[in-house]
Amino acid sequence: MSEYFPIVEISRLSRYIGQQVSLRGWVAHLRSSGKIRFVVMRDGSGLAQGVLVKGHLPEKDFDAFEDLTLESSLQLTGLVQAEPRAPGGYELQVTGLTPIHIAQEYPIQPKEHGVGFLMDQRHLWLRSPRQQAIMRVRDEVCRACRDFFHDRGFVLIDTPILTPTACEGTTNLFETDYLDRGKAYLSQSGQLYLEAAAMALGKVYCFGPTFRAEKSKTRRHLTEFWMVEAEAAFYTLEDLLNLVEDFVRFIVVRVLANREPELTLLERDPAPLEAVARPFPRISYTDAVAKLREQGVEMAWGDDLGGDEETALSRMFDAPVMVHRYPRQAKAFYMKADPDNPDLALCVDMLAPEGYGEIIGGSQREDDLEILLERLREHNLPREPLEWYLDLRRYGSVPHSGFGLGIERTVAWLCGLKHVREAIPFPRLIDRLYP
RNA sequence: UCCCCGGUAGCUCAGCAGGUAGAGCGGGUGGCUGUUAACCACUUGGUCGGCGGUUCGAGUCCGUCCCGGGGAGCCA
Repeated sequence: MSEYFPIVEISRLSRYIGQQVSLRGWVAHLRSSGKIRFVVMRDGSGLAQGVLVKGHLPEKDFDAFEDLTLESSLQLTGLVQAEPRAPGGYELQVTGLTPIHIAQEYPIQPKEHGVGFLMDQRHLWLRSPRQQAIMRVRDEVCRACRDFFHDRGFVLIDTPILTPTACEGTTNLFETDYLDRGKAYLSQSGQLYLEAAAMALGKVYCFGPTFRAEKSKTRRHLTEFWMVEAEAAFYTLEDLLNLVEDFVRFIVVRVLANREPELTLLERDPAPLEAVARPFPRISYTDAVAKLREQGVEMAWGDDLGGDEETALSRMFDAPVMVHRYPRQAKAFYMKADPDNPDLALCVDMLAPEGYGEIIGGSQREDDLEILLERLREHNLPREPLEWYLDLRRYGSVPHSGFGLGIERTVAWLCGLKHVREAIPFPRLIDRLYP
């Protein structure tokens, strides 16, 4: 090809109608009727169809079609036309076809595959339209999180991933050798560090991967997942409830506004998401238990809400529901007791609608040194590794609150996914560390 | 960790009561000037997850291990 034509992205084709352009990408579909041939290509930004008519392009380029296989990479040159029959809405009357690489037989077909097979092929599965759509929604969620906090004056604080101890005394931590200093653990939360930073900067947040070595085998669990956590000085539980409600509403509104094509491709009904425009119901744990019992769920006050209970409860409301003031004995050591009832913790879980489960957990933190020391004893936690944390209650302690939101559960809810493993590019599960 | 279900061609599966393996899709070859998961013809393709046992004979029955899926507990 001696002539030069602009190389454009498929998503911008509408601006080039009537012009000659070049596209670079991969073969998504091939069809041939002998003298007329169709190649549907994708480039990450969209789909476009190339039409090859014998005699309208060099013989060599027309013949090159015969070598093409699914997922081969290529460059197409041609005249852009709007064409309702073409996938993507535009097609190229091809005047040049240059293969870049001829793909080997591609394992993923446009048909039903088993989950195990697709997970083994995750590196290739990401190329499918559905997976691309999920990744774009995830990207939108992540940017919405950053924008929300940035707009409200929260400062991004990157908390460490290698930590000396458990934040919550859980034994389910990934352990690793730390040079000559014994063991280190992969972080399961940035919270304690975030509390320290909140005493420095007032309002802070972190956003990163967290790790739980739990042998959990459910649709809601990953061993490595991303969490955005926030902590704010002088925030009470009531302030926290308002913050998390605004936060989740902000994320959902952004995704609805910017990722409508993706939600459509995912066949996600937007109606349940639009319900976040209404106030989120707030219900105490005690009232929640009563409501569940009315529905015939057998449970005692003090039992934690399991998956079935969460699902039953969230189905009673169309917006996310905030359950606050759980029994303190079932909760983490750092949560502040309710002054009106010391058996309760000033905490909140947000349950996503439609049975998607807990997406947020947060609380007002215990800010009194003596009470905190007592909690450590109650939970049989060693004091020495947490002296730095206790310092926060020695030097200008103030009421403060914070929360964490699980990114994959949020994405799974927004996209209507059956399992969180599709909400992260390369999921890490109890029995899966590949690819 | 526990409870269920499964492992047969590259993929999705069938294989009835034990008698030596099949379909569709994909791949290959040929045909077709508007295809949409194209269509038509021909064709290629398997240590039936591993090991051990029962039997004249095991994909099929038994034991065990491995792997995958679904669920529980715990959590975001």
